[in-house]
Amino acid sequence: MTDRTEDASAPSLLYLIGRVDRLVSGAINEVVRSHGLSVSQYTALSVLARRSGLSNAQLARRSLVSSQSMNEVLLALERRELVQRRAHPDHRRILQTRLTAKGRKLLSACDAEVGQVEATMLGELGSREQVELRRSLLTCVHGLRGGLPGD
Amino acid sequence: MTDRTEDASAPSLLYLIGRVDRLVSGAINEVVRSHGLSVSQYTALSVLARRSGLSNAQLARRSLVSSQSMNEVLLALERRELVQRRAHPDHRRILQTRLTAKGRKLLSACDAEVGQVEATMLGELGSREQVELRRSLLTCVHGLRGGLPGD
DNA sequence: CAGATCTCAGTGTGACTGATATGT
DNA sequence: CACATATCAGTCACACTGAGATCT
Repeated sequence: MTDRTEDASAPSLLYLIGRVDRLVSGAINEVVRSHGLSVSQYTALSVLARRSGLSNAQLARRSLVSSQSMNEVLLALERRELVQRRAHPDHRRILQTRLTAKGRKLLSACDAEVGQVEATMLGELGSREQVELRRSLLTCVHGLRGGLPGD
Repeated sequence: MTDRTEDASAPSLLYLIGRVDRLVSGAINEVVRSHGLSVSQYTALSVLARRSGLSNAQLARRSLVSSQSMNEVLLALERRELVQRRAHPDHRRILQTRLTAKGRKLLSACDAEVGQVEATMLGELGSREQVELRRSLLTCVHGLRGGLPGD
């Protein structure tokens, strides 16, 4: 019935990354759902916390989605007053997005719980291995030309 | 306000994994699309190549999707005669899925191109780091209780 | 009857492409 | 006019839940 071949010991790195991401996304989804957010919305909030004032188009490029999709995300966040958008002083067509105090607060609440997900994931990894994992993943991003645009 | 010391240099591991997976999925998608496959279909074929004879339900659990979703995937593969399903000898309700010669051939063609994606991703990583990356990702899967079911 | 499997059907989220308006 | 941005609209892929049939 069950085949106990030894194949399972060598799944490809591509497959492993997909599997970890799936598990992570599922866990994050559960957390942020309870706060009324989707994973995309939570991600956008996180990026904005680090890079305040990005435009819709910039966020879309950073997140590898179309500007239309990102616009939907931002509209939802705007309706709940978690972000605020204002025209760029030198270019009125560009809308700069910033977190509101309310958004910052909600993000912190989510981050606390999401941090536990990360802790669970890394529980059996030594701190040296964590550092190296981060370095390796960054190298992978770079290799795939997904280097964060200076945009 | 924002200090730029650790902004871009320290995105969370969760975020990095998502980013890498996104880049990888996009690249794989481009490859398999040209062969008329979706990423889910390609993944199912890959799993079946290693674990021949798995049932729909087993595949679904392994892939973290519902059995209904997996069924759709298998139906599409069956229609193109890339897989074949036969009743389990001791349990006629269970349909064991196996690759056909045609399926094996198509998978090989895709694997060759997907292998180049992996090579691109790992291009700047030493072989020791690759081994350690695999080990760390497996540890993450384990920590998240996503250990491959013995099922 | 409990439990697992498979499958048909309807639903819904989330992303996409296309088209349009505005601003530089 | 070329180009970027934002946004409305329609479409579509994909996974989901629900329900029911079959088999041990």
